[in-house]
Amino acid sequence: MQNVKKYFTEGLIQFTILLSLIGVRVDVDSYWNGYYSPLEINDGPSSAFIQTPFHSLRDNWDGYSVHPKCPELDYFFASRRLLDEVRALGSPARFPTQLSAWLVHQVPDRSEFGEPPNSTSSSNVNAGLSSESTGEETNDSDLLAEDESCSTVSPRLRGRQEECQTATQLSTEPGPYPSTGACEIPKEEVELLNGQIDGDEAREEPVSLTQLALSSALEQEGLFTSGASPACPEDPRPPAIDIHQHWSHFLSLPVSEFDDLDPLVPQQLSDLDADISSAISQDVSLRDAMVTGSTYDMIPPRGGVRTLVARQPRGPLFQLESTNSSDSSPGTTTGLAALPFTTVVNGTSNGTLSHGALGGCLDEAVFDQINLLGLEGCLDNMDAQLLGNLQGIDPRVLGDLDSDSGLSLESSSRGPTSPGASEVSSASSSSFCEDEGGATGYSSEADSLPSKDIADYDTSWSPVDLSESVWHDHSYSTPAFSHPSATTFPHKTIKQEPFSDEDDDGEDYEDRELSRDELRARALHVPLSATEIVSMPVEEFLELLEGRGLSAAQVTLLRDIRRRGKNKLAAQNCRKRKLDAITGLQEEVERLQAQRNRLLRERQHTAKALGAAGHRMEHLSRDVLSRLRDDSGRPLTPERYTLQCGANGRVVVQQIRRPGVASTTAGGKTDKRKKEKKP
DNA sequence: TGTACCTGTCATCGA
DNA sequence: TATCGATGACAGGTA
Repeated sequence: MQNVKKYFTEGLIQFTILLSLIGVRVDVDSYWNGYYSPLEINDGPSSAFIQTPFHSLRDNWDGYSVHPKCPELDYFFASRRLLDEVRALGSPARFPTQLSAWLVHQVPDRSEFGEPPNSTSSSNVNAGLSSESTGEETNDSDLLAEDESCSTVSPRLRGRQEECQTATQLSTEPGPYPSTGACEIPKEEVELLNGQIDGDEAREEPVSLTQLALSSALEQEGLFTSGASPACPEDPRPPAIDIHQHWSHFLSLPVSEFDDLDPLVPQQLSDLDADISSAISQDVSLRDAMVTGSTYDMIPPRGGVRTLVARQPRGPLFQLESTNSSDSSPGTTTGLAALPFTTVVNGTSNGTLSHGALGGCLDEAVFDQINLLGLEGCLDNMDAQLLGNLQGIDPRVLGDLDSDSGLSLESSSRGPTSPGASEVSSASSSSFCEDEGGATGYSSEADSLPSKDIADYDTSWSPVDLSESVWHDHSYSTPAFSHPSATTFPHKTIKQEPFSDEDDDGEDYEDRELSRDELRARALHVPLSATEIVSMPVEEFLELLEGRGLSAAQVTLLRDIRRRGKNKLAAQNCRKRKLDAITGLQEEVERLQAQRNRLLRERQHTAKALGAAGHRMEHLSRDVLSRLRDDSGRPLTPERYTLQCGANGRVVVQQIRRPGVASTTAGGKTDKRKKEKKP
């Protein structure tokens, strides 16, 4: 036990040091007190907490990808583990999808219903919850207290954090069944911890699982929490078995009953959509996360439903988002959620699967799990939702994604979503990523970069400095002439991609890759990339020209580069418009041809119908005439008589006048007889 | 070698 | 007036 304590002591110290290094204060005392709960001490290494070292995972998971202050990470691990549980329990073909989504979705709602995080009834779905999480809960409370110390934490945000605390508990236990040591937690400690959170309404009663399946989300919450109480000292039953039985029963439910659960999921997704912006505001660590590295960002929206965002390595979007994270506009939110990498999962579900719930647990592993569970269709829907979300993105962000035409400088060919971009971003150093992200034509970052770069190069206009900061820097760390593929010209970037892997010999490669203007600029020691020159605002550009004491050749070259760059963009846009216009005209022609064919078919059909009607009319006339008699009692023949419909709707029999026989009528009487029939 | 296509660039016009 | 976008025309590169 001493070894265990020593181990955690050292780990905790190191962890605290790491947190302090990144500016996070950690209350070690309270952390420590909560950390070594009696359960942990009793269980030792076998405890759930140790089996799932939340602390190490929090900071080490895929390399600093998650802010250590963010307790929402717990939700993520809880979600993953829940999926693992469900999968381990075995499942029908259809059920796991719904159940996983349901489980993940249920996690963050606990605290909303006033359930104590470490309540004895909180074993429910995870069954391993209980007192094992008390230490962890205390830990998160400390972290929460840390957050509360920040003046920027709003009460609403605090509510989020409290919700996430519950998720933290779920994440701290590794399996569905608690260890037997769970019952050894002192009751007073449980009560004490329960008292930390108001609304301890552990008054659930046992309910059948069928009823559970048909109950609402809130009801299910209570039902599950009431199902087993592994941490309850009075309960002699092994809670794990109880939960397992519940699950078995639950899994055996007919599919039709699970259909009733479907509406529960999107029910709370509206909350996600409504408050995701505030969740962005909550994620104060976005900027830090942006700096730290790869993989995914966890954006904690309301209800603990997370939006996992594949981290773009210091791209302009993230900078923009992190900068605007305080104003929680929908556009900002969507923009963040709709970052170019397609692993973004956001939005609503189609009723079968909780979209937000999936978004909360979609890391790579969970993506694989989802694929195994046959959720590709759901992911497709997510992509559709993602596209829908794109519409709400800040236009500037959209401009970064696709500079208004799809043929812009970098966005079309080297946009963040393009495979080439991924290759480059992964192949080149991380320092290059900024330029890569900013190389998307008129990106916000590109707009902001020049001034900074100008300031940076304020003393760097001499060739000597440039030789150090630009020319000899093959790490692509500097935006200026960093890498041809990161600069202005898309067709070059496209065409250079294939042999970019072949040519590794630096200078020849760069000379060949650099555009003509950039070569000129290099010759004149202009320490700005063509992208920067083109994309910088005109004010900055004029300031650059006027305030730098540039030579006439440099000024001319800068103007030419800017003019040519902009004109190149314009030409690309123009050509794209032309192409679109041609395509549109072609589609219009096809549509008109289809319409013409349809009208021709309708005309033929109408002619046939008209002919058939004429035939029927002729038969009818014959029939009617055959039933009529003239004055002499002979039947009227169609050769001599016809039926005419008068203006008043009456049908009259009219004798056909024929030359030479017109005067000879039957019976020598009037050659024109009219017999009226009621219509 | 001729041709089609793509792309950059220039000139020009209009906002 | 300067800037910028749009567009026709031309040239060079490439398959």
